[in-house]
Amino acid sequence: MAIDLNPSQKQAVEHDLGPMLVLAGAGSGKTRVVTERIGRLLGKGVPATSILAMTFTNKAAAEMHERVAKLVGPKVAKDLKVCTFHRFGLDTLGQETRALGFRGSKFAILDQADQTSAIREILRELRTTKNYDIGAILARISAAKNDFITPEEWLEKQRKGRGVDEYDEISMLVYPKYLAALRTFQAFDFDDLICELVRLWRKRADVLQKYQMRYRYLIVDEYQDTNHAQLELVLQLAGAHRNVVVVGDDDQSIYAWRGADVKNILSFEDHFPGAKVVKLEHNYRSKKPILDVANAILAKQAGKRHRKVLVPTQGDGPIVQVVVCADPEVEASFVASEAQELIEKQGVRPKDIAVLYRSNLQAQPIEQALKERSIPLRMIGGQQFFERKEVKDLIAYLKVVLSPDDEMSLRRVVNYPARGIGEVAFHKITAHATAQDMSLWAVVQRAHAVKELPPGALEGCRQFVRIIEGGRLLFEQKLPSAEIASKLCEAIGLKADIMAASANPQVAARRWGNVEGLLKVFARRDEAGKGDREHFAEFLRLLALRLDGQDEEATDRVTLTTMHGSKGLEFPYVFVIGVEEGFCPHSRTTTERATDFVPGDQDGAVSLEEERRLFYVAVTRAREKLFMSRCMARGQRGKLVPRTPSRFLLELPRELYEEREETAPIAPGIEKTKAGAAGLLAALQALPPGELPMIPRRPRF
DNA sequence: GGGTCTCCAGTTTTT
DNA sequence: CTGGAGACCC
Repeated sequence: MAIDLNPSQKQAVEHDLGPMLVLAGAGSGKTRVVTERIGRLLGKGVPATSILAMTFTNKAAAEMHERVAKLVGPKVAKDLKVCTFHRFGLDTLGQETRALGFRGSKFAILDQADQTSAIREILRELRTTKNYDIGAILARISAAKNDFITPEEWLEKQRKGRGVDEYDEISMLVYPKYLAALRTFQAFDFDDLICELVRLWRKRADVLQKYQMRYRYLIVDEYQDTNHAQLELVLQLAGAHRNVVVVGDDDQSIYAWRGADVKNILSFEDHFPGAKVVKLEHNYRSKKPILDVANAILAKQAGKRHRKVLVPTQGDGPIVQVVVCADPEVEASFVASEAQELIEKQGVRPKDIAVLYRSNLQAQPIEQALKERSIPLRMIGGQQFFERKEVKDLIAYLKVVLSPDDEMSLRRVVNYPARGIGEVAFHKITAHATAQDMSLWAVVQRAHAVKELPPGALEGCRQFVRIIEGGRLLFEQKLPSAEIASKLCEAIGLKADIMAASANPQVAARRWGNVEGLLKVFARRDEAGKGDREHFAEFLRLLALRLDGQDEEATDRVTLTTMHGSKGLEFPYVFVIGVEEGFCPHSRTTTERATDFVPGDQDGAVSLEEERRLFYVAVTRAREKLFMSRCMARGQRGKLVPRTPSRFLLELPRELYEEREETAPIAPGIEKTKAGAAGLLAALQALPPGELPMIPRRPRF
């Protein structure tokens, strides 16, 4: 057992039975506390199989597992259940398909892209005229699901709360149809993996009891990010023994817009009366000036919170820099030159530098400036690899080959690339399937029997069947999956289609590159030796949960990521860019729209507080030195618009940072965007001085 | 069914 | 200004 724990850490590690809330400030050694506590339980003879630790990301789960293994040895650690909430739901539901009344033991998992296309189709069926924002609809359906309420109850709830808007209405029309679609596809979406398990447990006390008996010790990481359904899951599972330790930081709650409810961590002591509360406030990550800024940001936080102040342990360091730039290009060249200097003059490794921004669009100038100086970079975020169309298309083909009754996947690719099976023809096929009570695949195979199917569509079906059967043959030859996928690509003509479909050859190359990336993922798996067909089918199914683990972290590159994406990471040198009103806080949290739906956010206060926390999260990523930058103006809709400093910045005590202006070209020789920067600045300074323009909140309704 | 045009938005995305 | 998506026409 480690001896160098501070008193609070020690208290948390040595906790035995009963509920405990560990409030772990940024950089306070949270993972260490959790792993040491698990190690201690195991040391005291608690069987590994009775411990369940749940996290939000696969990465966090893997890291926790690994660190426990280091502590107690892999043999013992192997029996621990350390996984994401969703994985736990998936596994448990998978074991209870009988209780769920499913035929077979497999169900499909819809990711966000699948959900979107399902909703799009439903909207088409509903013959809506308006172009609805599908994300806004999904957010409401998700909220209703996580509240375990019906469409009617949802409307009632809204009526009593903020009022019913048009998105509530359309969403509640779509909701039952969406549920029906899931049922036909025998599919669950991400929410279902939690909600359906909770429903099952509510209905079947015997099933719940089985899991209560099995998992006597429960640990939940990032508890501030749990939503209502996850809270229910924890309440049920821990209900009997109350051995539940939750770890989190309400000050780092930044996912309310995804349904996370910070009230869960604020009310833990109400849910588990008598809970021990431990605050970890010693920060082992950042130098004092950085923590001074972080603490100052939170000092102004309105609303309820578990009050914490980060206590520095790393001593003094360089003062925080605020750099005022003429425009985003100047900002980018400042970041890039500073990074170059750190790397070349101070021997800093590129991987020790990160650039954080609120919105992905801000990354573009930075990316360009770094590339101009040949500084290696990696970008986190953007569209996820496995959500890209071309990747999903190939996966769908493979899924149909492996199980032609996967209707979701079949629908996706039966007419991709276009082979004459249009909307009308496809409708005839589905109608035939319904009338004859046949599977879609069976009808496609016997397309000649479908009445009035145009010859083109018939030929298309034949072609499709040839491709799928050909694929099946490849599996029967027991070829490595990467090879099968590659041959299937050829049969499909995927490369040719991608090349033809994108006018821009760079885009086409990138898209085909993504397909090749997928082939590489398969190749890696083949090398790991899990060759057989069943494994591969399961592997494809689990891709929805992002279990790939393609880590490129080891590479020595400057990290570019959003503030959200930076949570849980740390870097010696951090640039937080665009610290302006409109980004930080983001304008969409200070103005009102029906499409921006944050559950429980009545007056926008919740969102604004969250923006502050997001800024706090970004700032606390830095270990040695923190740079913040903002622009005097930036191009918006083709016009140059003046920008004001973030209110969070203006609130900071002036002595906590050093401010300077960066208006001239920084690196001579790279000047193309710098012309007139000084003139621009002068022009902006001539603007009426004075108060910080607050964007007025539009009244609701 | 597919290509072209027009119009609109332009945050964050652990699973 | 830019990209993406839907509308519209062939």
